[in-house]
Amino acid sequence: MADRDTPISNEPPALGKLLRDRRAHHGWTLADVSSMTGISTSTLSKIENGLLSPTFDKVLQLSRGLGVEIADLLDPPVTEDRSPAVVVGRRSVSRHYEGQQLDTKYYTYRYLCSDVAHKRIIPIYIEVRAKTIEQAGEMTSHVGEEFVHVLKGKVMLFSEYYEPIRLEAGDSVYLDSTMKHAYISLTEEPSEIMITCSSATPNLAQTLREIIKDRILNEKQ
Amino acid sequence: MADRDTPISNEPPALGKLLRDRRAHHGWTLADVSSMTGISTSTLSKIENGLLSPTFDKVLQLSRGLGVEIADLLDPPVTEDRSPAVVVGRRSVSRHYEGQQLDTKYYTYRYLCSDVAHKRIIPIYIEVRAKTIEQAGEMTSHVGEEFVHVLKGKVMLFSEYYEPIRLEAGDSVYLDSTMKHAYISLTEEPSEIMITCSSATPNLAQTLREIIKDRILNEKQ
DNA sequence: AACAGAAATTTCATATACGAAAAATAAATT
DNA sequence: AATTTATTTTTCGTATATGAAATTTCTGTT
Repeated sequence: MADRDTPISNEPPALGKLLRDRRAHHGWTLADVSSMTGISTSTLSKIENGLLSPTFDKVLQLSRGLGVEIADLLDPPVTEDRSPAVVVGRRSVSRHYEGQQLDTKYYTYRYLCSDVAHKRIIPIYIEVRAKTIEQAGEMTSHVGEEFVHVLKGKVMLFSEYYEPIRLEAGDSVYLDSTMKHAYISLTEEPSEIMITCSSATPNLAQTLREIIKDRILNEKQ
Repeated sequence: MADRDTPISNEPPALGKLLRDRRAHHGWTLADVSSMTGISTSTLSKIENGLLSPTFDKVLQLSRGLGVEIADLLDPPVTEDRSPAVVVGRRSVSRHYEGQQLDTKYYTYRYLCSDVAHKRIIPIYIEVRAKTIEQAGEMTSHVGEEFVHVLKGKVMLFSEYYEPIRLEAGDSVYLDSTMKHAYISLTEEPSEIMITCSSATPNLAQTLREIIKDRILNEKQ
């Protein structure tokens, strides 16, 4: 199967193309990239021409050497390979209190701009009604990083490796969300926070929703 | 080199672990995953045990079959595999009106949590005093995506491929920031917005600051 | 405990990725 | 144009990734 010339690797969509483009753009030779990445020129050449499906560690070396995120290797900066007529810019608006909503007993999650797929940032508007750690339930953790901004009220942020910290409206926290974390409200009224989760990963949104749904199910029992 | 039992693949950090965890979590057998992904059970087993460095297309099959994004395969849910003494979580707090500040004539930019390097999300608090497009100056564009949330006042968002859109406090927009864009305030008082930029590139924060500094220089002339 | 069935691992033959060096091609210099 | 130099592609031997089937390990069940 696959006689000479026929590209074998059907899968890595634009990996070869991306490499070639990027290389051309910077005026690098294969030898240059080779020393940047530690991959031999012969292999690089084959990758560019789609003659082989590189090993995962080669892909990692590439991504590191070139300073390109893996996600970008898959999701090429959508440019020349499509008809130039196609506009790449996307935009989505969520009005106040709009958004795909999920309710738990002590939290309301509103996923903003959820019509945009494969976002790099997942914005979630959260109304915090939990007032104790018990109500908050199990602390969650997920891949990536998270930026929190308190919009209204006062909250306490609990996290795995830190003392709880008190946040008022206007305050922000940036945290590694692989740490377990949870929020409770310190005010009588529900507090409101905006969190944005990093997702090189289109599916983080999915994952996050699953986490919440799990919690809802657990509550029901 | 690498006698039996010694894991060969040094690079894919927790790929195997991730697979195993996720599989355990869902109660899937290797055969299940095999039919989900089209990868043989033997190969899956070896991947889990770090006995081989899978081909890129296998990794893609995995990611698709399991609904896990590639990025997640690289960014392991950082857990038990490191010595528990080593804390991986980072956290940074910026209080209201704190942050590394840059002033232009019509804007004040406050970079939040700027002590955290290599963030995936760049949060910037902006006070918008510009009231006309002239004052806003040239529209900016940069790699990545941007989430905007209006905190106070009313703003108009201009962007390359869309009609200007009016946003009030509480409204949000998600946009491809490679489109040129600019904000002006529609209220007498300065408006306040919070933007979070995705950073695919290592140093987007840097880049963004440079853009602003350029503008400051241009203003001076 | 002994067995049966399911699941995970290992074995082994084959296919393919990898890099060094050779060959082919392109670019620059005389 | 001819020659040199730089760059890319091919060739080819070795290492390793892959899947079918055999083996082992893990589960429950009687």
